Amino acid sequence: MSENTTILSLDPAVRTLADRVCQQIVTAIVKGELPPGYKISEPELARTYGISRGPLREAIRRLEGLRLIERKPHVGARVVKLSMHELIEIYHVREALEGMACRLAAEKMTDAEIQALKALLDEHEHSVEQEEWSSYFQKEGDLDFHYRIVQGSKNEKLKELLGADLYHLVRMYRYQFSVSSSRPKRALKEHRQIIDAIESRDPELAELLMRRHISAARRNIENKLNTITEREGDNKNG
Amino acid sequence: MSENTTILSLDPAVRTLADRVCQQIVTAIVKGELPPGYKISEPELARTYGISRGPLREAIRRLEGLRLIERKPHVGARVVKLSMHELIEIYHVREALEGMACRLAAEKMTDAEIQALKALLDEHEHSVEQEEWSSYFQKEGDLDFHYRIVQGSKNEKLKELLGADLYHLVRMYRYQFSVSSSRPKRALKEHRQIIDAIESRDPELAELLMRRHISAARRNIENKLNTITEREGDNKNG
DNA sequence: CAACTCAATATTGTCGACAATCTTGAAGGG
DNA sequence: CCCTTCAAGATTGTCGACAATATTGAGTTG
Repeated sequence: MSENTTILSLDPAVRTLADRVCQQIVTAIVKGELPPGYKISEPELARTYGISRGPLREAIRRLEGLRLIERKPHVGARVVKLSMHELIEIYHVREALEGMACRLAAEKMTDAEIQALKALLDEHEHSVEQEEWSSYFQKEGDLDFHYRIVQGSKNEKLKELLGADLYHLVRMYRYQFSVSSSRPKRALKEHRQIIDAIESRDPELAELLMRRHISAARRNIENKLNTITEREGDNKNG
Repeated sequence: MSENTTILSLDPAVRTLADRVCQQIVTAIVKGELPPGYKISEPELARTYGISRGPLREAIRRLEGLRLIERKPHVGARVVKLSMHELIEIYHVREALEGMACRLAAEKMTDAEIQALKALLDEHEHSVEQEEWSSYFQKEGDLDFHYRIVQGSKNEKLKELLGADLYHLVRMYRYQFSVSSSRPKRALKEHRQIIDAIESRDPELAELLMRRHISAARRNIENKLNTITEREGDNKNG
């Protein structure tokens, strides 16, 4: 996605230590290298990334805004804990926002974007057939589709809320719960229906289908009632 | 609302300079004391609030996450500019999120909360009749209603996204464009329909009515095509 | 007179040290 | 034996100084 996990990035927006380390920590949290509940020690992290506490604290403030860590004044920050309850909540938010994004995409997406997205689905189909989907499709591929729809909405606020903020959390759940598409063929079919509705320039149907797609995933999880509840950091927890 | 414009706040979450000043700056930006486009000078603001640049920079990082300022590395931060285009976008986001919030509120809101909200609407009706609404209802009262619905959804993510983040921007637009309810009686009637649907525990209808309420407001603005486009800060703009 | 150069200035970014607060755990009392 | 108290240690919060970068504007050149 639009993110860089490498260290040396000449990305104009990341030419400050705070920005660079912020991205690195986001990646570390998403992938579980900094596990949920982990107490963030400023001196320790500063040493790890070879910076002083100043920029690190700025990064922490940004991470707090992304809701990847929780801060208590004079006590410290911890990586957020994950829970089935929150995951369900996130699905409700996504149903609302991505439903709207899909409606707008049906109006605003360019023909070129639509064709590119259909090509992406062909790739996905190929992966599913070859059962190579387990690592890629499960973790990132599905989100790629949703990400592009959001971009297609041409609504900056939607792009910010979903693309820049919420999707970090979504990816975190995908990495750390194995909760994603347990029904890849079904999901792929729904993706095709959605892009068809967008291609037909049918906003009403596009929104409806996206909402059904996301709420189906939500109910799928609710039913499983996966009892993977919480993972703790390996250090003392509050 | 849940915010404190005074300086001495014993609110447990605001016992650090960065947090306190962050709230103060939010208020200043929302009310236009720091006008859109204003170049934020760190030394100047630090002097204004009587703190050093360290905590101020942490506050700036938080404000960036709230999208009340925009930062360019090695250049500086500016208060965001407002535009009709963005306002329309925000309405689309609110239609989606508050529609969902309203649906969930119809399931989760307690009877006590419903009764309290109906009482609030009685107050609003009183204000409207006495035509005292211009300053209060126009600026904060309407948002109070929406805020309580969101709280009633019992969905923490929705409460964060709307209550803690987006509503600052919404209030900013209300203060700085005079764009709010130009149709207070109509709006009040719609509010009553909404709370009735919630009281009837009819999620489907509740969401539909909230979406119609918000999209009606949006179309009302789109039609006016208010040509109040942008206000600049009184210092040099980029 | 316009456009470029480059030094002076101002602003942002980073750091290390100190102050304020919290946590820990041992000593003492019930 | 358990609970409270309090001092030592560790962590977070704040500050002022310095380094790196960007902006400004006078001087120069075509």
